[in-house]
Amino acid sequence: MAGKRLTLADVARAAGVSKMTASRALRNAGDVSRANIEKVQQAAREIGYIGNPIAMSLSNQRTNLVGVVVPSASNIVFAEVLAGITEALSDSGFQPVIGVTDYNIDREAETIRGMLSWRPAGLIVTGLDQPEPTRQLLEHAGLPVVQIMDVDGTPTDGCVGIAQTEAGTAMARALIAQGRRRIGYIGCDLAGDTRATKRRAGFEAALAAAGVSLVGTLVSEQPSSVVAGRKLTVEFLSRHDDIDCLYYSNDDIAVGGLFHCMDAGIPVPEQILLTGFNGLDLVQALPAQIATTHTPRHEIGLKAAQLILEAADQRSNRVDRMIELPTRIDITPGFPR
Amino acid sequence: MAGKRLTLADVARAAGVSKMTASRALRNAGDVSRANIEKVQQAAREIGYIGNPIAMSLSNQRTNLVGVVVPSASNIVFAEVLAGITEALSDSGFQPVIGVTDYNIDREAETIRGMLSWRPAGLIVTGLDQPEPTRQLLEHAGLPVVQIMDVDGTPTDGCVGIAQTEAGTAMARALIAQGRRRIGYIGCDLAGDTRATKRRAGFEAALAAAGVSLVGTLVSEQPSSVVAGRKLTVEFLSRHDDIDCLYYSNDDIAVGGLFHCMDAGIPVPEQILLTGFNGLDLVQALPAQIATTHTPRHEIGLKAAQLILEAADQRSNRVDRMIELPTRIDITPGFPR
DNA sequence: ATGAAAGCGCTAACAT
DNA sequence: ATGTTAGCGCTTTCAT
Repeated sequence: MAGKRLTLADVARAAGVSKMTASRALRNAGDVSRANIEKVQQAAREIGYIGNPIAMSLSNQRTNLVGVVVPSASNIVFAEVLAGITEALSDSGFQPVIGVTDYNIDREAETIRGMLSWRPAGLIVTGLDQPEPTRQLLEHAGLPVVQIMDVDGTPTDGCVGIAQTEAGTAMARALIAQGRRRIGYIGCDLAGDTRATKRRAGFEAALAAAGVSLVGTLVSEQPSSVVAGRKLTVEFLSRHDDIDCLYYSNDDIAVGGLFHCMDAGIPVPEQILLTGFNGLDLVQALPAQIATTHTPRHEIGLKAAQLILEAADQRSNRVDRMIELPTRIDITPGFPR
Repeated sequence: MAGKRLTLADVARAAGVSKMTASRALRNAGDVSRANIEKVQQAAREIGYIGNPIAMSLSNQRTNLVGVVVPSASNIVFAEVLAGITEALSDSGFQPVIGVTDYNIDREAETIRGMLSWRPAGLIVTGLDQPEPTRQLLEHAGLPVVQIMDVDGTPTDGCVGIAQTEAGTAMARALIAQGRRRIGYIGCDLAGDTRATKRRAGFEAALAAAGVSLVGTLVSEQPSSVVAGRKLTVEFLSRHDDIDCLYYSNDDIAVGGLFHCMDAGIPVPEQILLTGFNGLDLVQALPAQIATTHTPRHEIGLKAAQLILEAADQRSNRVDRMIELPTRIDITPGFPR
């Protein structure tokens, strides 16, 4: 039953025309008489013909694939970016192909190379800070490339993201404006995650400008999670108990911190103000206030994919646009009570 | 600079052999003299040759793509399944291609059809309850298919999942064993999510067997989230306040419920025992106890991909295995205190 | 408006 | 062990 698949020749035969006419009729390309268009499309439907994109691609030198390279598949942030990409691509006839690097630059290069060999219509790559060889790869790919999440740097082609350093700076100022002075930093800054590093740098710089320096810093190489955040907070507080604010590298670990504080009876935010990053849905529902910076993750994916689609549409091999999306600081989140 | 890509002919020329010898040398296929293998691989490396998988696929009638169809990209559960798949595939030379259906059966059929046209090495599809036409599609695909998440039913080919109905049953028994009798159900059972429906059915059946019936039921069509869970819980409790247990369709909404209870001063689990499903990392860190059923999401993805790889390895177009992974009920989770 | 021929880059099958 | 010949299924010339 898994017999050989139908080809264009079958459609042509069924419709009583040549392969070429059938091909054109199915794609609405070139000049074909209305009568033949009908006949061919009818025949194709009847015999259940599905085109072979592989043959098409080989002939065309182009595919309907969009490569997407992210550092982590299970991180909710990238899952949401992916959802945005999927949404933008959903009715376009393009298909995303996902590659995951696990924050490993060698794997990243390998993944990108593998994707390029498929000649995708475009590539969406996380981050702006690839090592030079990888950067070269992207530069000479000869197809639209959009780097996402970050705008602090120079993209090889297009770029959709947020100002990471500035996000850190802005939050530092906001915390100081709230009167916090004894501030600690807790981060899961994986080596490959330059965004977190930039935020932290911006944060510390702004503190310094206000004459404040971090009371303490605790950085872990493990992937971020609520559980990790809880453990790190316990550890941090065992070293520094005279704290009025904690800046975390993201919401996950900040939420873990909050859970510890609730168990330990530490009033949040009165005694310690906890600060995450991303503005996850979860944070809106928490039984205590934690501060965060909302980031447009879904929209980043959406926009990035749209840029690729536009370029593909114009048969351009460049995107050449830099899009900075706004973030929003929220120091009084919490469920409407 | 984006000049025409190098082809096998270029490698052959550089190495001073025929295209065929070059092809064989690069794939370690057929008999090639050691000397020529060296020469060809050396030449390929030097000129920077990358094979063209599209041409390869057209010739081979097979690709190194593995199609993956999931209902949601942003749901952490599927993100973790994806991570498992990615891990299994990572060094195999196979690439996942993701399709998202948004719990829409028409989109699911369309997505599967689109993937099949690429002749992937295999297909991983969420769920066991596709409508008949889609089922036919899978049946006649002529390639290994693994349906995931669920084992309550008849897969078209292979299958890796958990016993959903039984999971509901088991939790009902456990709750009754805890002495709970006034039990309510809150679910985000999207129409397409037959797994949640099965759990609920199993749950209610086991209650009935114990002579207990649900005090109330609140079902929403919106996607599940912590925020949604919180709202639904508020609504449920406004109708039924004489409750000692709530069974939610998953952890996300259960956590939302917990947050409401904490704010409302309802002692959890003393007054109301909250019950989720999945055993998310988040649940381990909560400042109060909620019950849950741990599910091996990562492992489901891992196993499913491994089955595809095995089949591809043996050039089989069937998997023909049903793997049921165990779940584990946890009524006393909570961070080590 | 339609069709015939050539070729996209590779590999299976058949020589040698 | 190596090379030659035919495709894989489609589209892009180029005729008609």
